[in-house]
Amino acid sequence: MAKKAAGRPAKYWLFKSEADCYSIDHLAKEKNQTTFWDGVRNYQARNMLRDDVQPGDGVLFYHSNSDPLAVAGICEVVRAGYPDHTAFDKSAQHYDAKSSPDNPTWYMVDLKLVKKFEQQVTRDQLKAEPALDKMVVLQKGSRLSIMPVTAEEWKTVCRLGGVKLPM
DNA sequence: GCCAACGTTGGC
DNA sequence: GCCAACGTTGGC
Repeated sequence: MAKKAAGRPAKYWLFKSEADCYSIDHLAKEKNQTTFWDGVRNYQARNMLRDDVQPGDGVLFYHSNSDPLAVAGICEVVRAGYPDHTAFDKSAQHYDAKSSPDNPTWYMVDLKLVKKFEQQVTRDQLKAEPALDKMVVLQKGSRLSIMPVTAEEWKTVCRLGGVKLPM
């Protein structure tokens, strides 16, 4: 467990990834099971990565555009927001000419895998849970790839995933 | 600064 | 594959 961010209790987030593109199994194979979360190109999500997401925060790893749609496990933020260098790389998929090292537009954080759920928690399960009916990811039209999660929602999803009060 | 057109996301 | 929702672009 990384040390907590100074000055505030842990917050919780949901990070979306297309399972075809980068799934929790990819993360599990990374060195130290840690990766940088690059490619976010949306200002609202950027603001959260840059300003709000802190080491020690909990992250639900959600598979979008996959079958099944599901929370696959939980991660921990191990590095706070810093410039997304893939935006500077012309050969990268998410290259952005408007972002420069001197004045970066886009940010990323580092994530470490905490636990892949034995049984992933499907979107249908989430929807069936009254405690989660306000969860941002379940709201119609919510397309952000980074979303806030309440402590209650975090606990509920962890319980559904068979993880006992991990953090 | 408005808003129509367009592109993308992502659940279904 | 469809389409609703949303973000961005660009003409005016």
